[in-house]
Amino acid sequence: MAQPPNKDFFQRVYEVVRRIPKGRVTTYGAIAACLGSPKSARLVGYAMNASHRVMPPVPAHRVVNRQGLLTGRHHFPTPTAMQEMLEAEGVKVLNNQVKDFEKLFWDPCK
DNA sequence: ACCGTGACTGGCA
DNA sequence: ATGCCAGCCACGG
Repeated sequence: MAQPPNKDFFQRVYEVVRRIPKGRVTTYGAIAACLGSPKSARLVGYAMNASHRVMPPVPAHRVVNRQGLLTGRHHFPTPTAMQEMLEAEGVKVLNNQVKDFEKLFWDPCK
């Protein structure tokens, strides 16, 4: 309901991720659910995998798994880039996990 | 055109 | 509480 299904699944994912406010984070499941397929969380993750070759660049560092863990940090140029960027936006990260994740969680549909 | 894989999630043992 | 299994859709080889 977020975006009309005019574009590809990937593109929809990118748009949702791009509207994540700075200093906020969201989850693959939330994005997938917003797109209408709560079970397609994997596709969201897969879309992020390709996000590095998409323009404009997608703030993938704001997307974490259901536990608030930076599961995709290994896909960044450097393993610490994701955490560094999150901290730069005011998001505290402890041991690869977002602190106060529930508070910083941002609903893509909202 | 077919098969395998993947930055996930939820349920069951 | 922890670990394993199956499901979902799209892309790459």
